[in-house]
Amino acid sequence: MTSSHQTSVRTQKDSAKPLSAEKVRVCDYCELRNRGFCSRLTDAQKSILSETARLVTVEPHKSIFRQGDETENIYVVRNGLLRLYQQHLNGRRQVIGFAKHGDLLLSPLSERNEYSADALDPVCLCHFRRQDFIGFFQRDPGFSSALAIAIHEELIRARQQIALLGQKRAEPKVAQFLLVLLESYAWRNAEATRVPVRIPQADIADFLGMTVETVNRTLARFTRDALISVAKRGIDFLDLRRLRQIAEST
Amino acid sequence: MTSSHQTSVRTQKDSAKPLSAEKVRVCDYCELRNRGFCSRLTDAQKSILSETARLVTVEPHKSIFRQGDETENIYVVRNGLLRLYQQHLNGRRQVIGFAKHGDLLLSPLSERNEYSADALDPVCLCHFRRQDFIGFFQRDPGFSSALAIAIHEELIRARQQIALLGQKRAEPKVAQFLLVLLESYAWRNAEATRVPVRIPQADIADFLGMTVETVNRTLARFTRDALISVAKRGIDFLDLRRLRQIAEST
DNA sequence: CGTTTATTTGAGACAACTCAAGTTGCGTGG
DNA sequence: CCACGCAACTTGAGTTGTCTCAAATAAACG
Repeated sequence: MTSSHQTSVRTQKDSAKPLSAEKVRVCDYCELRNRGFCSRLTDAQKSILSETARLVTVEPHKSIFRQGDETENIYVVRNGLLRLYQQHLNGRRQVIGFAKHGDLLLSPLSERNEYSADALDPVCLCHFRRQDFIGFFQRDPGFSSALAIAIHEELIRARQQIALLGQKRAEPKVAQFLLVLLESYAWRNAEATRVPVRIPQADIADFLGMTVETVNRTLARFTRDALISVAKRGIDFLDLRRLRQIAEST
Repeated sequence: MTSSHQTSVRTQKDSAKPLSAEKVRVCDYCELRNRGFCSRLTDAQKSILSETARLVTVEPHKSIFRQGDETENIYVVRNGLLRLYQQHLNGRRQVIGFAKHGDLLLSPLSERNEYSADALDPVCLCHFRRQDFIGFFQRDPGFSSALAIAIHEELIRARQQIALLGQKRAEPKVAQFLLVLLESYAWRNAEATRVPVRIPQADIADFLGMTVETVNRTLARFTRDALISVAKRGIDFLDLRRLRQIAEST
């Protein structure tokens, strides 16, 4: 175990059973019905799903599930931002992504969780028992194709990240990261210029394979150059054009 | 466009229609029947598939398909090694992986190819028309779940690569790369210590997000330290234990 | 056998890392 | 409400590993 900043294994003080778990009545009023995984399902399928779904809320910094544990539930995020990460043999932590509204967490195809997840801010999610899900999956071909599509989308996002990590210099990496982040929040008003959550710089560092210091200095430079402005609870984008330029620079 | 080594867009002199395309009679004698995508299918499904499948062979350095083109066919690799890569706006090339026997190339879920592929050595593959595949996919739930599983496996591999690229130093990167490569060849005799193809160092560099020079120097060091030995047509692994140590070092 | 492509080596610059110390923000308890 | 402690962020100075540039082999290919 090194003394480096990034690799410290944060021991979760309390890894938190879901705080509340109530039955989801209908998906009808859920804004996610046309977004992400759920949008792939027919109304009939959605109503079958909602039979077994439960709604849970999780406080900031609490863990939702852990890598290596048996996969009992799978989740769809309703609100809030989650940090997804893997822990490696050498103690290094690799943040593999951030999940937001509409994202499907875990796959019923894995017996064990491929990664850990915890909440960056107050989070609300639907969860389904993996067993139920597998049942649907086997009975209804529509389910499996919806799942295939969802996984496929995740694969494409993973490839995006691979392209990102393939970058050698810090500025394009951070710039691309910021832009992808913004994009994922801009699904409603296409011209949003604000990401309304605070992501710890340590997480960005572990996501991009850099040190906290470099992330910090890069963000500082962006701020100084008036490309972004970092507020208490989020980031504002001031000059998208120039940020895109940096992102695409070699 | 920069002058850097890695980013040169290799213009394929001849992007090669499949050299031969003959009907695949049966999957019965194919060694892949228990490996990769095909192993997920029932015999009945396999025989349906083989109705429309065609076998093609491709010479080294020829292109099989290109990123951005319409996805007409999808492929399963029988023999040989392929290089899969994306071309980015700034001219940078990101190698997203290497495909070998049993691997499924492209997804019927995308209308356009997500990446380009070309042959590193003589390659033999089965191909199916995407349309046919979609037909099966819609008619037979078994197909879609097989596809979901295949894509899921690819996703897990993509995450492996993300973890790899998250590494900061060159030695662990190259070591991990070599080990993953070996593993993918060791599915028959578990204790194989040889990878029987020559992969251009430029491809390794573009895969790992490093320069050719650094890849070369790192491989040279490994050779000098008798961890591996590089032959004309492949790599021999001399000290797996120590290589694993390096791969897991911070 | 000449031409092209890939690998190897060197020297130097520079960006990112390391280490160390300070600062800020925030929640907790007095 | 303030003092305290912890965690996150910031800044600086120095080191080092990787990149850059350039050039010399060595292989591959027609």
